[in-house]
Amino acid sequence: MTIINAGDYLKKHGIKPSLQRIRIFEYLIKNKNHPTVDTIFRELAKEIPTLSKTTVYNTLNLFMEKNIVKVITIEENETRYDADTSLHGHFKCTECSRVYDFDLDVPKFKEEILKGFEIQERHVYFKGICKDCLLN
Amino acid sequence: MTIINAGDYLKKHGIKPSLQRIRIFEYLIKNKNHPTVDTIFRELAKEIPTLSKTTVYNTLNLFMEKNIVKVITIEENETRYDADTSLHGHFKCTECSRVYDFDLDVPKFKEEILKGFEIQERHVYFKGICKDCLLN
DNA sequence: TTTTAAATTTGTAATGATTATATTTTATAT
DNA sequence: ATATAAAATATAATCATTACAAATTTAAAA
Repeated sequence: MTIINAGDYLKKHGIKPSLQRIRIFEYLIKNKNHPTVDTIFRELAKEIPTLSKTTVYNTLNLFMEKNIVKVITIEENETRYDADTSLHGHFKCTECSRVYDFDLDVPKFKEEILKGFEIQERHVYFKGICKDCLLN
Repeated sequence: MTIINAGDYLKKHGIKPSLQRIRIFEYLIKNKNHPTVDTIFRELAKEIPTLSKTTVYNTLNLFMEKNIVKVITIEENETRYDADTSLHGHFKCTECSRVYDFDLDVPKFKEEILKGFEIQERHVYFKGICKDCLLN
Protein backbone atom coordinates (compact mmCIF):
# COMPACT_ATOMS: atom_id res chain seq x y z
CA MET A 1 0.00 0.00 0.00
CA THR A 2 1.58 3.27 -1.07
CA ILE A 3 -0.24 6.21 0.37
CA ILE A 4 1.39 9.45 -0.76
CA ASN A 5 -0.65 11.79 1.37
CA ALA A 6 -2.60 10.70 4.42
CA GLY A 7 -4.83 13.78 4.32
CA ASP A 8 -5.90 13.18 0.73
CA TYR A 9 -6.44 9.52 1.46
CA LEU A 10 -8.74 10.34 4.36
CA LYS A 11 -10.66 12.89 2.29
CA LYS A 12 -11.06 10.36 -0.48
CA HIS A 13 -12.77 8.10 2.03
CA GLY A 14 -15.10 10.74 3.37
CA ILE A 15 -13.14 11.61 6.48
CA LYS A 16 -12.32 15.17 7.34
CA PRO A 17 -8.57 15.22 7.82
CA SER A 18 -7.99 16.82 11.20
CA LEU A 19 -4.52 16.87 12.66
CA GLN A 20 -5.28 14.04 15.05
CA ARG A 21 -6.80 11.87 12.35
CA ILE A 22 -3.88 12.43 10.00
CA ARG A 23 -1.33 11.62 12.69
CA ILE A 24 -3.15 8.49 13.80
CA PHE A 25 -3.49 7.24 10.25
CA GLU A 26 0.12 8.05 9.47
CA TYR A 27 1.17 6.20 12.56
CA LEU A 28 -0.63 3.11 11.32
CA ILE A 29 0.87 3.12 7.85
CA LYS A 30 4.38 3.95 9.02
CA ASN A 31 4.48 1.50 11.89
CA LYS A 32 3.23 -1.75 10.52
CA ASN A 33 3.47 -3.30 13.96
CA HIS A 34 -0.28 -3.54 14.47
CA PRO A 35 -0.37 -1.30 17.51
CA THR A 36 -2.87 -1.23 20.31
CA VAL A 37 -4.82 1.89 21.24
CA ASP A 38 -2.49 2.39 24.15
CA THR A 39 0.62 2.28 22.01
CA ILE A 40 -0.79 4.74 19.52
CA PHE A 41 -1.85 7.05 22.31
CA ARG A 42 1.48 6.96 24.14
CA GLU A 43 3.50 7.54 20.98
CA LEU A 44 1.38 10.35 19.56
CA ALA A 45 0.94 12.10 22.89
CA LYS A 46 4.61 13.00 22.56
CA GLU A 47 3.93 15.24 19.59
CA ILE A 48 0.32 16.14 20.39
CA PRO A 49 0.38 16.79 24.15
CA THR A 50 -3.34 17.54 24.33
CA LEU A 51 -4.27 14.24 22.70
CA SER A 52 -6.96 12.29 24.50
CA LYS A 53 -7.28 8.53 24.49
CA THR A 54 -10.96 8.97 23.68
CA THR A 55 -9.92 10.65 20.45
CA VAL A 56 -7.81 7.65 19.54
CA TYR A 57 -10.78 5.37 20.15
CA ASN A 58 -13.18 7.62 18.27
CA THR A 59 -10.82 7.97 15.35
CA LEU A 60 -10.11 4.27 15.03
CA ASN A 61 -13.81 3.48 15.18
CA LEU A 62 -14.41 6.05 12.46
CA PHE A 63 -11.64 4.53 10.34
CA MET A 64 -13.26 1.14 10.75
CA GLU A 65 -16.66 2.40 9.67
CA LYS A 66 -15.06 3.87 6.59
CA ASN A 67 -13.17 0.62 6.03
CA ILE A 68 -9.68 2.03 5.95
CA VAL A 69 -8.46 0.07 8.96
CA LYS A 70 -9.15 -3.42 10.25
CA VAL A 71 -9.20 -4.82 13.74
CA ILE A 72 -6.95 -7.66 14.66
CA THR A 73 -8.39 -9.73 17.48
CA ILE A 74 -5.81 -12.29 18.41
CA GLU A 75 -5.76 -11.94 22.14
CA GLU A 76 -8.87 -11.10 24.08
CA ASN A 77 -8.42 -7.68 25.70
CA GLU A 78 -5.68 -6.70 23.30
CA THR A 79 -7.26 -5.12 20.27
CA ARG A 80 -4.83 -4.19 17.56
CA TYR A 81 -5.32 -2.17 14.41
CA ASP A 82 -4.06 -2.56 10.85
CA ALA A 83 -4.19 -0.04 8.02
CA ASP A 84 -3.50 -2.79 5.51
CA THR A 85 -7.01 -3.90 4.58
CA SER A 86 -5.91 -6.52 2.05
CA LEU A 87 -6.35 -10.18 2.96
CA HIS A 88 -3.32 -11.46 4.82
CA GLY A 89 -2.57 -13.55 7.86
CA HIS A 90 -1.05 -12.55 11.18
CA PHE A 91 1.41 -14.47 13.27
CA LYS A 92 1.72 -13.51 16.90
CA CYS A 93 4.82 -14.55 18.78
CA THR A 94 3.98 -15.57 22.32
CA GLU A 95 7.52 -14.74 23.45
CA CYS A 96 8.12 -11.22 22.17
CA SER A 97 4.45 -10.56 21.36
CA ARG A 98 5.36 -9.13 17.96
CA VAL A 99 2.79 -9.57 15.20
CA TYR A 100 4.06 -10.56 11.76
CA ASP A 101 2.17 -10.47 8.47
CA PHE A 102 2.09 -13.35 6.04
CA ASP A 103 0.46 -13.89 2.66
CA LEU A 104 -2.65 -15.94 2.12
CA ASP A 105 -4.29 -17.35 -0.94
CA VAL A 106 -7.97 -16.52 -0.95
CA PRO A 107 -9.24 -19.64 -2.68
CA LYS A 108 -7.27 -21.92 -0.40
CA PHE A 109 -10.12 -22.34 2.00
CA LYS A 110 -12.54 -25.23 1.87
CA GLU A 111 -15.61 -23.12 1.77
CA GLU A 112 -18.19 -25.44 0.27
CA ILE A 113 -19.85 -25.69 3.65
CA LEU A 114 -20.53 -21.99 3.53
CA LYS A 115 -22.48 -22.13 0.24
CA GLY A 116 -25.25 -19.62 0.51
CA PHE A 117 -23.44 -17.62 3.15
CA GLU A 118 -22.36 -14.06 2.47
CA ILE A 119 -18.74 -13.85 3.56
CA GLN A 120 -17.75 -10.28 4.36
CA GLU A 121 -14.50 -10.71 6.25
CA ARG A 122 -11.82 -13.37 6.40
CA HIS A 123 -9.39 -13.53 9.28
CA VAL A 124 -6.45 -15.84 9.78
CA TYR A 125 -4.01 -15.75 12.62
CA PHE A 126 -1.43 -18.12 13.97
CA LYS A 127 0.32 -18.19 17.30
CA GLY A 128 3.69 -19.60 18.21
CA ILE A 129 7.32 -18.58 18.52
CA CYS A 130 9.03 -16.51 15.87
CA LYS A 131 12.40 -17.22 14.27
CA ASP A 132 14.09 -14.48 16.25
CA CYS A 133 12.97 -15.81 19.59
CA LEU A 134 13.80 -19.40 18.66
CA LEU A 135 17.40 -18.43 17.86
CA ASN A 136 17.98 -16.56 21.12
CA MET B 1 -15.39 -35.99 18.85
CA THR B 2 -17.16 -38.76 20.72
CA ILE B 3 -16.70 -38.46 24.42
CA ILE B 4 -18.51 -41.25 26.21
CA ASN B 5 -17.99 -40.03 29.74
CA ALA B 6 -17.03 -36.48 30.59
CA GLY B 7 -15.68 -37.47 34.02
CA ASP B 8 -13.32 -40.06 32.58
CA TYR B 9 -12.24 -37.66 29.89
CA LEU B 10 -11.35 -35.01 32.47
CA LYS B 11 -9.46 -37.53 34.61
CA LYS B 12 -7.54 -38.70 31.57
CA HIS B 13 -6.38 -35.12 31.13
CA GLY B 14 -5.33 -34.65 34.72
CA ILE B 15 -8.41 -32.77 35.89
CA LYS B 16 -10.26 -33.83 38.99
CA PRO B 17 -13.85 -34.27 37.86
CA SER B 18 -15.92 -32.20 40.24
CA LEU B 19 -19.62 -31.71 39.59
CA GLN B 20 -19.08 -28.20 38.27
CA ARG B 21 -16.25 -29.21 35.98
CA ILE B 22 -18.21 -32.14 34.57
CA ARG B 23 -21.28 -30.02 33.91
CA ILE B 24 -19.32 -27.24 32.28
CA PHE B 25 -17.47 -29.67 30.05
CA GLU B 26 -20.66 -31.52 29.18
CA TYR B 27 -22.28 -28.23 28.30
CA LEU B 28 -19.50 -27.49 25.85
CA ILE B 29 -19.66 -30.84 24.08
CA LYS B 30 -23.44 -30.99 23.98
CA ASN B 31 -23.98 -27.41 22.86
CA LYS B 32 -21.62 -26.84 20.00
CA ASN B 33 -22.70 -23.22 19.85
CA HIS B 34 -19.41 -21.86 21.15
CA PRO B 35 -20.91 -20.21 24.20
CA THR B 36 -19.63 -17.26 26.17
CA VAL B 37 -18.91 -17.47 29.89
CA ASP B 38 -22.15 -15.70 30.54
CA THR B 39 -24.20 -18.18 28.56
CA ILE B 40 -22.61 -21.14 30.29
CA PHE B 41 -23.15 -19.55 33.66
CA ARG B 42 -26.79 -18.66 33.05
CA GLU B 43 -27.67 -22.09 31.70
CA LEU B 44 -25.89 -24.13 34.35
CA ALA B 45 -27.04 -21.95 37.22
CA LYS B 46 -30.47 -23.45 36.55
CA GLU B 47 -29.34 -26.88 37.64
CA ILE B 48 -26.54 -25.78 40.01
CA PRO B 49 -28.06 -22.86 41.91
CA THR B 50 -24.91 -22.24 43.95
CA LEU B 51 -22.74 -21.94 40.85
CA SER B 52 -20.49 -18.92 40.77
CA LYS B 53 -19.34 -17.15 37.66
CA THR B 54 -15.82 -17.23 39.04
CA THR B 55 -15.99 -21.00 38.96
CA VAL B 56 -16.91 -20.90 35.30
CA TYR B 57 -13.92 -18.67 34.61
CA ASN B 58 -11.57 -20.80 36.73
CA THR B 59 -12.78 -23.99 35.12
CA LEU B 60 -12.46 -22.74 31.57
CA ASN B 61 -8.97 -21.44 32.28
CA LEU B 62 -8.06 -24.83 33.71
CA PHE B 63 -9.49 -26.57 30.64
CA MET B 64 -7.41 -24.33 28.44
CA GLU B 65 -4.21 -25.08 30.36
CA LYS B 66 -4.92 -28.76 29.94
CA ASN B 67 -5.69 -28.19 26.27
CA ILE B 68 -9.16 -29.66 26.21
CA VAL B 69 -10.88 -26.43 25.16
CA LYS B 70 -9.89 -23.60 22.87
CA VAL B 71 -10.75 -19.92 22.95
CA ILE B 72 -12.48 -18.34 20.02
CA THR B 73 -11.68 -14.66 19.76
CA ILE B 74 -13.78 -13.24 17.00
CA GLU B 75 -15.22 -10.19 18.64
CA GLU B 76 -13.27 -8.22 21.18
CA ASN B 77 -14.97 -8.52 24.56
CA GLU B 78 -16.88 -11.61 23.53
CA THR B 79 -14.74 -14.59 24.37
CA ARG B 80 -16.22 -17.90 23.32
CA TYR B 81 -15.13 -21.43 24.09
CA ASP B 82 -14.94 -24.58 22.01
CA ALA B 83 -14.39 -28.15 23.21
CA ASP B 84 -13.52 -29.22 19.68
CA THR B 85 -9.77 -28.74 19.62
CA SER B 86 -9.29 -29.97 16.07
CA LEU B 87 -8.41 -27.45 13.38
CA HIS B 88 -11.53 -25.91 11.87
CA GLY B 89 -12.81 -22.51 10.92
CA HIS B 90 -15.56 -20.41 12.45
CA PHE B 91 -18.11 -18.29 10.69
CA LYS B 92 -19.84 -15.63 12.75
CA CYS B 93 -23.11 -14.24 11.45
CA THR B 94 -23.35 -10.54 12.15
CA GLU B 95 -27.17 -10.72 12.04
CA CYS B 96 -28.04 -13.57 14.41
CA SER B 97 -24.53 -13.75 15.95
CA ARG B 98 -24.51 -17.53 15.64
CA VAL B 99 -21.11 -19.15 15.15
CA TYR B 100 -20.85 -21.94 12.58
CA ASP B 101 -18.01 -24.42 12.12
CA PHE B 102 -16.46 -25.19 8.79
CA ASP B 103 -13.67 -27.51 7.66
CA LEU B 104 -10.21 -26.35 6.79
CA ASP B 105 -7.32 -28.02 5.06
CA VAL B 106 -4.14 -27.56 7.05
CA PRO B 107 -1.71 -27.39 4.14
CA LYS B 108 -3.81 -24.85 2.32
CA PHE B 109 -1.97 -21.94 3.84
CA LYS B 110 0.91 -20.22 2.14
CA GLU B 111 3.28 -20.59 5.00
CA GLU B 112 6.66 -20.26 3.32
CA ILE B 113 7.06 -16.84 4.88
CA LEU B 114 6.93 -18.46 8.28
CA LYS B 115 9.87 -20.81 7.64
CA GLY B 116 11.76 -21.11 10.87
CA PHE B 117 8.75 -20.10 12.94
CA GLU B 118 7.20 -22.54 15.40
CA ILE B 119 3.49 -22.52 14.73
CA GLN B 120 1.51 -23.65 17.76
CA GLU B 121 -2.01 -22.55 16.94
CA ARG B 122 -3.91 -21.82 13.75
CA HIS B 123 -7.09 -19.79 13.81
CA VAL B 124 -9.44 -18.95 10.98
CA TYR B 125 -12.66 -17.06 11.26
CA PHE B 126 -14.97 -15.41 8.80
CA LYS B 127 -17.71 -12.88 9.35
CA GLY B 128 -20.78 -12.20 7.29
CA ILE B 129 -24.41 -13.18 7.00
CA CYS B 130 -25.51 -16.79 7.24
CA LYS B 131 -27.86 -18.58 4.86
CA ASP B 132 -30.69 -18.49 7.37
CA CYS B 133 -30.55 -14.75 7.82
CA LEU B 134 -30.20 -14.11 4.09
CA LEU B 135 -33.41 -16.03 3.39
CA ASN B 136 -35.44 -14.18 5.99
C1' DT C 1 -14.47 40.17 9.79
C1' DT C 2 -17.73 39.07 13.09
C1' DT C 3 -21.23 35.84 14.39
C1' DT C 4 -23.34 31.47 14.55
C1' DA C 5 -23.65 26.73 14.01
C1' DA C 6 -21.64 22.38 13.45
C1' DA C 7 -18.00 19.20 14.01
C1' DT C 8 -14.23 17.59 16.63
C1' DT C 9 -11.64 16.97 20.63
C1' DT C 10 -11.19 16.45 25.35
C1' DG C 11 -11.89 14.96 30.35
C1' DT C 12 -14.48 12.46 33.41
C1' DA C 13 -17.64 9.12 34.69
C1' DA C 14 -19.92 4.71 33.69
C1' DT C 15 -19.93 0.00 32.06
C1' DG C 16 -18.75 -4.65 31.71
C1' DA C 17 -15.69 -8.53 31.33
C1' DT C 18 -12.07 -10.68 33.72
C1' DT C 19 -8.98 -11.46 37.57
C1' DA C 20 -7.40 -11.18 42.50
C1' DT C 21 -8.23 -12.22 47.07
C1' DA C 22 -10.18 -14.05 51.06
C1' DT C 23 -13.57 -17.13 52.93
C1' DT C 24 -16.32 -21.16 52.90
C1' DT C 25 -17.22 -25.68 51.48
C1' DT C 26 -15.94 -30.19 50.00
C1' DA C 27 -12.87 -34.02 49.48
C1' DT C 28 -8.88 -36.72 51.03
C1' DA C 29 -5.72 -38.80 54.18
C1' DT C 30 -4.15 -39.85 58.68
C1' DA D 1 -13.03 -38.07 63.81
C1' DT D 2 -9.51 -34.63 62.70
C1' DA D 3 -6.37 -32.31 59.99
C1' DT D 4 -4.99 -30.89 55.44
C1' DA D 5 -5.49 -29.84 50.80
C1' DA D 6 -8.31 -28.76 46.92
C1' DA D 7 -12.16 -26.58 44.96
C1' DA D 8 -15.97 -23.39 44.92
C1' DT D 9 -17.82 -19.17 46.18
C1' DA D 10 -18.57 -14.07 47.12
C1' DT D 11 -16.78 -9.74 46.94
C1' DA D 12 -13.66 -6.36 45.60
C1' DA D 13 -10.25 -4.68 42.27
C1' DT D 14 -8.59 -3.93 37.60
C1' DC D 15 -8.55 -2.57 33.02
C1' DA D 16 -10.18 -1.68 28.33
C1' DT D 17 -13.80 0.54 26.18
C1' DT D 18 -17.79 3.48 25.79
C1' DA D 19 -21.06 7.22 27.22
C1' DC D 20 -21.67 11.72 28.10
C1' DA D 21 -21.08 16.52 28.67
C1' DA D 22 -18.13 20.47 28.29
C1' DA D 23 -14.63 22.93 25.77
C1' DT D 24 -12.36 23.85 21.62
C1' DT D 25 -11.80 24.19 16.87
C1' DT D 26 -13.45 24.54 12.23
C1' DA D 27 -16.57 25.89 8.77
C1' DA D 28 -20.30 28.64 7.13
C1' DA D 29 -23.18 32.57 7.02
C1' DA D 30 -24.20 37.18 7.62
